[in-house]
Amino acid sequence: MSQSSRKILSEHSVSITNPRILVLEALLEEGNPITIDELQSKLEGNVAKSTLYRVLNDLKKINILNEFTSPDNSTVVELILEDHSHHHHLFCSDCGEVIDVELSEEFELMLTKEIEKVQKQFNFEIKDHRVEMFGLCTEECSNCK
Amino acid sequence: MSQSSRKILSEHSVSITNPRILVLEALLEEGNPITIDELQSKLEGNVAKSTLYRVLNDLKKINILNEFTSPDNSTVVELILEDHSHHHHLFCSDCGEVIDVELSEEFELMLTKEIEKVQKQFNFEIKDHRVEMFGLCTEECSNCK
DNA sequence: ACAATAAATGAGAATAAGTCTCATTTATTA
DNA sequence: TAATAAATGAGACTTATTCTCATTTATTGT
Repeated sequence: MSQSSRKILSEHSVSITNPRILVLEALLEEGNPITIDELQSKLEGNVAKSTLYRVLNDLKKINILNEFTSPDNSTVVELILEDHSHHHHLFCSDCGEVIDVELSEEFELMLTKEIEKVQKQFNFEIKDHRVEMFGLCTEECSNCK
Repeated sequence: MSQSSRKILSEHSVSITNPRILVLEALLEEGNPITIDELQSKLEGNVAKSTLYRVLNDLKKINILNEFTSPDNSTVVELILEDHSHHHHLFCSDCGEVIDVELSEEFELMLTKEIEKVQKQFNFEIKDHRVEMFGLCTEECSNCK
């Protein structure tokens, strides 16, 4: 695990430091989007708050971190891995869980076409898009139960 | 204008007060999503900061206010009017403008189908969704120019 | 229209997320 | 391995949002 975090850093010519490795490992281990709070607990005080935010900004700068806001306004963070394909997010309004969701290719194709139309209509250059879904996870959820 | 704000409030059995009218009028006048900052300037100090946030929360509770976070992390707010149909948002990463966008019916239909699939796949009850597009507005924008 | 009551407001204190500063430590390189 | 540049930790600072509480305003029943 520490191997891949080192690799990620060196591939992006970012110096390899302990806090960066710890943060990357926590994110890799998690695999799913997590809250800054959750990330902080995973790090068990081994990385200073200021450093954590700095490291997250570093990762954003090299485009391997995706950051967004959950419906209850907490900041959620997720690694962008090469082997992880384009996806969207599903939020549970009850337990706050965030789940990665892949939508069908036809859908994505159609969305691309819609985006082209919007670009022309508003004379915009659209660089990115995001589909978010909000709801409630049912019985099975151990958090919500 | 003051008429419609009063009507909105009484229809939702919310007591009619000056701050509520002022906030609603500012939002109605704007017509588009705006930042809390922008809203505050429009109100020109006629509504106390604490009251503004309280009023916004009141409007959220009666489901006539949509709140979301822009890519630069400012809170954006928009009235939900009955005559305003389902739409999505386009953000300019340069000037920060937020534009309402309607997508085609076929697209929305397909999205509904995708959402049904996701509901089954994750055993979720999906209540709402949102499509966000990020990019740059071009020449014509008076803010960016 | 009026008084009684409950609800809403304003002002500023409190909280919390995120950034900044600066002295110290660590990584990089030659 | 030493010199240099970059990163870190600790805590101060900033800013958005919420909270508190004394005062004001809206609602209602008469």
